[in-house]
Amino acid sequence: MATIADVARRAGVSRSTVSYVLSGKRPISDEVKARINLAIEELGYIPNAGARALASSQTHVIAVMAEFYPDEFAPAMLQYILGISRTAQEHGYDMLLTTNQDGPAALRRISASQMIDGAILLNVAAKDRRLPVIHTMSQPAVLLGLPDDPQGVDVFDLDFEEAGRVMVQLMRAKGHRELILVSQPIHVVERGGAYVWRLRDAAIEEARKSDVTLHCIHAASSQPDVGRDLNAAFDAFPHATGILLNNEAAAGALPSVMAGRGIRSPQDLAVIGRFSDEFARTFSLPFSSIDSAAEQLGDLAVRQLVRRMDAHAANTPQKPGAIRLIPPQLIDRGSI
Amino acid sequence: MATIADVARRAGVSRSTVSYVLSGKRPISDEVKARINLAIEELGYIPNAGARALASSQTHVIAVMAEFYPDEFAPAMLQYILGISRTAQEHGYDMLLTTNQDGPAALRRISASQMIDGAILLNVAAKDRRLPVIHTMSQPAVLLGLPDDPQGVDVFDLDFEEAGRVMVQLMRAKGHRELILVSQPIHVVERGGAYVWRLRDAAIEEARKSDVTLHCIHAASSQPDVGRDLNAAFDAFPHATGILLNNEAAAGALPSVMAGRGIRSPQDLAVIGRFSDEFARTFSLPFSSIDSAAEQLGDLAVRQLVRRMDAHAANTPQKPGAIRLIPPQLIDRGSI
DNA sequence: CTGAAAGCGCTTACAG
DNA sequence: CTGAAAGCGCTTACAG
Repeated sequence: MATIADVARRAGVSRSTVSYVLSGKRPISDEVKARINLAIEELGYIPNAGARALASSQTHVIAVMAEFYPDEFAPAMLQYILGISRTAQEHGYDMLLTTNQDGPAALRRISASQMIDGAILLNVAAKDRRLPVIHTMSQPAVLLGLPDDPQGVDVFDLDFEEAGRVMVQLMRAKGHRELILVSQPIHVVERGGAYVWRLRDAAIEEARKSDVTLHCIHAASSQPDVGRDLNAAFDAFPHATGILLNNEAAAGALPSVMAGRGIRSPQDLAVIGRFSDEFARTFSLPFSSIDSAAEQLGDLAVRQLVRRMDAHAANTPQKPGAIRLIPPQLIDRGSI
Repeated sequence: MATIADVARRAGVSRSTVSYVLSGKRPISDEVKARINLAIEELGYIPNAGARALASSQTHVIAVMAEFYPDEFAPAMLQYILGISRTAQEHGYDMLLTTNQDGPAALRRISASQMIDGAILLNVAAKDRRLPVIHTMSQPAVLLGLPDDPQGVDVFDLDFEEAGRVMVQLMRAKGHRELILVSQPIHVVERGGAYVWRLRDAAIEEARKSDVTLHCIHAASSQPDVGRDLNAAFDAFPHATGILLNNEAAAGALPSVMAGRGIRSPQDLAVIGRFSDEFARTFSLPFSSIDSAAEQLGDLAVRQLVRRMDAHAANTPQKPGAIRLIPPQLIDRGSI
């Protein structure tokens, strides 16, 4: 492997001059610059990342801390990761992806070992155990998912409360007065999956205000249980004319459950879900939905993190963290 | 941040002794070891990754080179990544995930900058442009997906040819004599997605041998096109009594297409797919399938890569690369 | 069983 | 506009 010394020797300059050409932190004459670039080209020189990190305290790597639970919908997580990855790349950052069970320990280790310039925490829970670690870190971090107390850290999330209200309002506007809301499994709630109750509680409140009966259930996150749960709900609430889905697996299972019961949408049942367009297209889901906006949220998180990392590197005072909840976007597939 | 010098000072030893306690490469007396471990504990010392990489030429990071195409099924890719991530973690490796459009350039840069100890290439194409890069790398690499010429590199993949044969045989055993095979979009083939034609050509050959009529089509990878393609196929081949699916989106769309045409499985149509159990469970797919075995393949790839990296670090001569095709596993859901 | 010191390949004040 | 040199925090031969 060629080193910066090899490049310097070949170009007939000092190592520092090569370094300054690479970083652009100092004006270098065009002639010297051309010689150096030629040498770099000829040697196929690429700087050693470890040496660079050691000398500059910058790695150009961001950590993405994911936690995959068997009862949550993994492909949804992937959408965030893809959004993050794309934007990170545009900004010249590589991505260290961690799916460690022990998130707090992994974050502490990766941060303390200075492998990264910043971190994005996915699927943040109400009382996320990774949150205290952030305050011990020398690098900035950004949250995807709203905790009970963000403690001054930047947060990006879908406005699940508004989503819950909108879902009820849309149904109400079409004359539906009795609805079923299918949420994630109760385990997700117990684990602190705040998005579940943020949507649910807002929907309940909206239903109360607009004189709509709303039956709330928690369904499983995979077959065959979720199908059984849906059937049980239809049996228990035979007068419901609309269903709200905040559970991807339930959305995936609904078409076959409906086929089994001989009910159709929107004729016999109005349906609205909360999932990504990608998801709907891949699985032929003919249901209107509030978009998860995962890629967009991932993109926003990276942009904010980059701002933080730049400020951190420049030793600029940091602005206080902000909470950004993006408004729900309806994709109408005619199922209401 | 505490450094190794801080630990050494606090424990009253030299930096090298601390280093040797950490690496275990030298016997250290229990008493000194205890003092050092106490100091490490008290200071919360975690070694600087960049310094370590620079001094030891080892990073304990592996690169996972993914390429996400809009016409391929992203969640399937995720299964590989999760398998890799878990096993990597068990072996003490972190994972740098790249979804760069320009795979060869990304691999070259990451390898040359010495950010990684090894790489896993996902979704390897027949004439994969990343393959030539591997031979210029100083780190070992492993392929997930069989190219035309593996050039001595380790390969792990599902035995798609055997999968094609098994699918036809299972149908034939139940008396089906006219079948439809739904493959990925033709773009995937043109891009070198060898798994498509490996399964297809073997199925064609098997059909020929066992006197079965096999109609091969390429369907789109998302709605609404894939639904249209399936309907067109049923219209074109009204006497077919069985369908083989090597296309996740088609599998996802089939239930609603069947419902639309009023046909049921297995009564009116025998169905077998090639997808993961995870996929079937999440989307309520009632079809028997050949498992993709993505997590298992990811796990195997990491284990092999770890062996290679160990040998590389120890300067041991490397054994020649091997091709490992894992046999198809049937998951019977009673749809044949 | 332990230590002093060189060296990994960069960046960046310091100096001119 | 350019260079000589210190220093980032480790590992590992060399020496005892």
